[in-house]
Amino acid sequence: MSNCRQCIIKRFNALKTLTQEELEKFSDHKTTLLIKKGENLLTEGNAINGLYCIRDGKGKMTKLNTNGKEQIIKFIKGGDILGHRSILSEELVGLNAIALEDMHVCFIPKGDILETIKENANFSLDLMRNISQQLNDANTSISQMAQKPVKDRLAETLLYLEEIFGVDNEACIDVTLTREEIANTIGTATESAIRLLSNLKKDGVIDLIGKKIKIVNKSSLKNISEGY
Amino acid sequence: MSNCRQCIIKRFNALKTLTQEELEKFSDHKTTLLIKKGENLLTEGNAINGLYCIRDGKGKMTKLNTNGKEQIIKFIKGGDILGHRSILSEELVGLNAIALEDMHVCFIPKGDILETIKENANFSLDLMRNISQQLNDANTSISQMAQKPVKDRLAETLLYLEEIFGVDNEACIDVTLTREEIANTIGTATESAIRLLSNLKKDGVIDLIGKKIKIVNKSSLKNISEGY
DNA sequence: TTATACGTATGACAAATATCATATATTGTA
DNA sequence: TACAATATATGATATTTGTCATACGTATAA
Repeated sequence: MSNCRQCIIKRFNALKTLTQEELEKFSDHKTTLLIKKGENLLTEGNAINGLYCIRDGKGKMTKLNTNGKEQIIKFIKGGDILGHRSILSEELVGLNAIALEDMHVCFIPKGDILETIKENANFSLDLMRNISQQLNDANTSISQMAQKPVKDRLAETLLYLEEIFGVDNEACIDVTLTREEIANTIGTATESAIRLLSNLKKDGVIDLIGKKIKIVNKSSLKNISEGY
Repeated sequence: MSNCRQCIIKRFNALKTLTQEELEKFSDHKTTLLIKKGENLLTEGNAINGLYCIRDGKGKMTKLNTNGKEQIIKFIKGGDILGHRSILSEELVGLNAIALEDMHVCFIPKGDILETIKENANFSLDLMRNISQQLNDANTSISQMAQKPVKDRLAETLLYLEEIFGVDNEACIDVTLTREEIANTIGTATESAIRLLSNLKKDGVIDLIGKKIKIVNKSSLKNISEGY
């Protein structure tokens, strides 16, 4: 099992302000998990007793609707931290975290986190910054969900996916989602998502290679996402 | 001008964990503002240099869309604190805060807030809890905007408004909104909102008395909000 | 008070989106 | 490999929602 002090991932998230001693403490108490594709790391409504730090792998954060439909709220990848929101607000977990591919995740007990918050104001500030940014993103999402038509939201989502996950060596967005998952991200029926993807391909804006999606004309996609 | 130490409002928000000295400091540095109906307390895209604490009055938090349409993200009232998100994330203000009726608001400079965060871990934790809860609410909103039909969202919004603002002595929801503002909350056209309100009245679920709305059959409205 | 603007209301119609049906492709697995 | 299950694709149609037009009510200010 690796050491928190040497972990490269921590440089990219709120753990970067920890002191050597704090990292040592985390390292001693942490456990490392393998979450296989399709498995839940967090489950909506459950209690949580620590913070999760993703080492590698990709995942989705979802919410189950009253009608049983899945809504994807955001995507996660290496470097992201999970669970701090519920630890801080002392609420149950609000979203499911589900692996889209195998993920390695470190778990740090709640006690260590709360202790460190009290001792290290910079760590505390970094956690707040993280949640603050998430809140800003979420507010933007609300506005877009409420007012943009499905086609615009699809364009927006494709740009967001490329930004988050980057592209593979064939310039395709480097994440594999089913059409249903795309539909559940933008909040529409699976058939509608499929149809609109086909249209974008027909118009030469994107290319569909199996499940992989390549953005061919980014500026055009940006225009569509803004309603032009 | 009143004193933070005696202010009753602070008991209901994140300021409740402040020490006597901290309250004294806030009190010495604070300024009190009157924001008249229709005026902006915060404006999207502006920088901010302090925290606002609402003493009384009601307001809306909005976001302007690329098409120029207003989306109402949430409502605010006495006891709410504003601006901590942008202070913490060091980002520009993300939402407009606009008075729905005259508001009295206290302003506490950013320096005092950041200083207190570093010294008082409980204050820090309370701010995080506040933002964490807002994030949870926002995620719920995303899901509902994406997947619920307009009628369900209207029902949901009416229940939410009654919960936030309570009822007046005639059992009407104690806030005055235009039909357009209701439409901008649920993300629909003004005409659609008007039509659906008329339907709910026709079905005896609500009553419309001028601009005031009375929930007549709450359990029925709850069912509608859940898609039955 | 009257004129003007604005908010509310409702019908008619258009556009967007969902649903249902069915065909084909892909994937996982015995 | 072959079968079954699942995912993708697309047409036809139904439903939801938006837009435009118009009428009426209400507030505001000269």
